[in-house]
Formats: sequence, C-alpha cells, structure tokens
Amino acid sequence: MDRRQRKTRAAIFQAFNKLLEEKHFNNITVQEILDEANVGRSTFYSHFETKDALLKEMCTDIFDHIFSHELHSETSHDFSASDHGLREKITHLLYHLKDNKGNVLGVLSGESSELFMRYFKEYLVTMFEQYPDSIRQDVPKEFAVNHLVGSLADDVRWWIGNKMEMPPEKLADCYLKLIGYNL
Amino acid sequence: MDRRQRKTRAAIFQAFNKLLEEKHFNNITVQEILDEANVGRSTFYSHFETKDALLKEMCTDIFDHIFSHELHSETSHDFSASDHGLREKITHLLYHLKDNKGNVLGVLSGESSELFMRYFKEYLVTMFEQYPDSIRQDVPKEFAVNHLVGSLADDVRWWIGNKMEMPPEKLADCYLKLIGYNL
DNA sequence: TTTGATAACGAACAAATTGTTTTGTATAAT
DNA sequence: ATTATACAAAACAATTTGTTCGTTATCAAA
Repeated sequence: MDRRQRKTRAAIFQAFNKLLEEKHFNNITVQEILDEANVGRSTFYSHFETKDALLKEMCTDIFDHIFSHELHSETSHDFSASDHGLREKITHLLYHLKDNKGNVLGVLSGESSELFMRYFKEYLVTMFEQYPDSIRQDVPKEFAVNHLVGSLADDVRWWIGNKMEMPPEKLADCYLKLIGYNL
Repeated sequence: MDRRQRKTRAAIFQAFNKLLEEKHFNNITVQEILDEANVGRSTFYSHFETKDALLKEMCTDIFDHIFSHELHSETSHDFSASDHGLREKITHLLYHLKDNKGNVLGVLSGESSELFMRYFKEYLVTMFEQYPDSIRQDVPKEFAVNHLVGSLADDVRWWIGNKMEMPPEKLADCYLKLIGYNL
C-alpha cells in the first residue's frame, strides 16, 4: 500500500477515534472528520464508501491486530504458569486491549460501542468454543455461550470505561468467579 | 391529553416500532415514519423534537408501563410460592415483557437495541439493589452489579431475539444458575 | 534524477434529509 | 354552538451526503 494511502488512512482513523470519544457516532459529520484529519472530502470517499464502512473497517483493523497477536506464541507478556487455560487466555486478551488503549478507547468507551461490541462478541464466541469446559451442561448450550460472551464483553466495556484501572489478572479473576468457573 | 394527540402518538409509535423491526434506527427517515403512520410532517415535529427523542420517549413509555406493573401487587400472574425472591422478581419481569411483546420486539430485537438496553439496565440496577444477597462480596461491588445487570439484559435480548420461546421460569432458572445464585 | 502513475486537494454540484413556517381544515372539549 | 387546538399539506432554508473534475503534490521505479 502506498505510503500516502497509509498516511491518510491513519489520519482518518485517529481523527474519527478522537471524535468518538467526544460524541456519538450519529452526530459526527464527515466534514468534522475531514477537518480533524486534514483530509479532502474526495479523498475520504476514495478510502471509505460511507461513515458506517469507516467504523466497520476500524473495528476489523483493531481486532485483526489484537487477535493475530493472540494466536502467536506469547512472548511479549510473560506468564509464569501455563498459558493454555481460559484464565490465561482472557488475561492475555486484556493485556493486548490495554496495549491498544489509544485505538479502542474511542469506539468502546463512548456511546457508539454497539457495532464494536458485535464484532468483539463474534471473536469471543470462537474463543469460548476452544474451552468446552467453561460451558455448563445444565442449561441450553446456545444460552450458555451467549451468557458467557455477553457478560465478558460487557465486563470489558465496563473496564475500559473505567480507564482500565483494574489489572488484567484481577479482571479475569473477577469474571471467572462470577461465571462460576472454578479451577 | 387530547384524544387526537393520543391517536397520533400511538400511530407514530406503532409505525416506528414496525420500521425498527425491519431496519436500523440510523437508516429510518422521518418521512418513512410519516408515511407508515399517516401523519403530517408538522404534526410529527409538534410531538417530538427529533428522531432520537422519539426513541427515548418510546423506551420510557414501555418501561414506565412494565415497571409500574412490577411495583403493584402481583395479581395478574399467579405464582404458587412466595414472591419476594429474586427468582420470582425476574420471572415476573419476563412475563410482563412477554405481555408487551408487540411493543418491545422492534426496539429490542432489532439492530438498534443500544439505547433501549441502556434504559433497561438502569431499571435493573435498582432492582438488584433490592437483593443484596445476589451481589457477591469477593469482587468489587461496582463490578458485580455491572456483571449481573449486563448479563441479565443480554440474556433477555437473546431471549427476545429467539421470539421468547423459552418459558420465563426456565430463563430465570438458567440465568440464576449461570451467575451462581444458589438458594 | 527523471519519469510515469496515482493519490490528495479543493471546489462545485445534485440529491436527500432535516426541521420550520404558514394557511386552511377537522375535531376535540365546554 | 363556540372556542381551542390538533392536524394536513406545501413550501422553505439549512445541513449533510456522496460525486465529479481539473490541478497539484507525492511516490516508486527505472
């Protein structure tokens, strides 16, 4: 990709993210993004079809980044114990979210988290399916998965809304306690 | 309130709700609402300042209705056992949601549930505060409440999305199991 | 460094949408 | 029956959207 393209794309993302921290998605005009990013109108529309598409691409960008790290061997954050458990997986995920604080704060802490949350949950569903033990058998599976994913996503949103003050290990611990995950 | 006002207000609510079942809030124009409700443009704006205000008023209308029933003595749905427990409270709430299926389906099953969920959670917070026993002590209280409220709201959304097939008692039971509420 | 390609700019544009205003008609409450 | 006012319809300015086009600036490759 051309350096110029990367530059504008980054500028638009950054501007959009900043605006999302201040106001709702619906109330942000393309013109505001243009002014904030110092980008021409035609340039914007050569990159993104609509404002919705922009949000969508920004979300996938973030998750592709975070969850690609998630798949690698974990060399950046060292855990003393094994890293195959759900607890470690969640902790790891939270660390990556924290590393990308600047990118997720706007979309996830603001009032426009709806779309972002949808994507987030999609990824979480696949994550939980790797841990069948976490899914209780005494309730319908579909319900159980929805509950695990929904509550984790919501807890994470709360966490981000609180400036990620709580340490990742602590959040993971609290979450696992509340879903009755005892190992 | 004038009968004519009630009539238009109801027509607008119904039209808006129908449209919400079909498409996202953002993509619904005022003109579509007018056509669906057979209401003049000036009339609409004499009732609601904006489209956002319309959604907001519709949400509060629904909740005021549901939760006012919630406060009454429960004569409509008969529970054999006592009705002071969290389990009964939740079951009761679900019944009322089911009674108002026509009003909540659009706002809560569609893609625009964000705002509705916010209101819903506000009411749920006050509900849970009436049941201190449900809030675990081994995690920060704020976190625990957020988790209980968020997951219940999310479970209810899932339930509504599934056409409320699962019986209220069953849903309440599944939820209480997953939050580790053992009576 | 030159050169060809292409990305960005800026202005102007039509189309859609919003929210307001006005005038005349219909319907409510008393 | 009378007075209030809610409604409809149409016209309106103001925003916003998404497109087009001619020009300039920047990149990558030779």
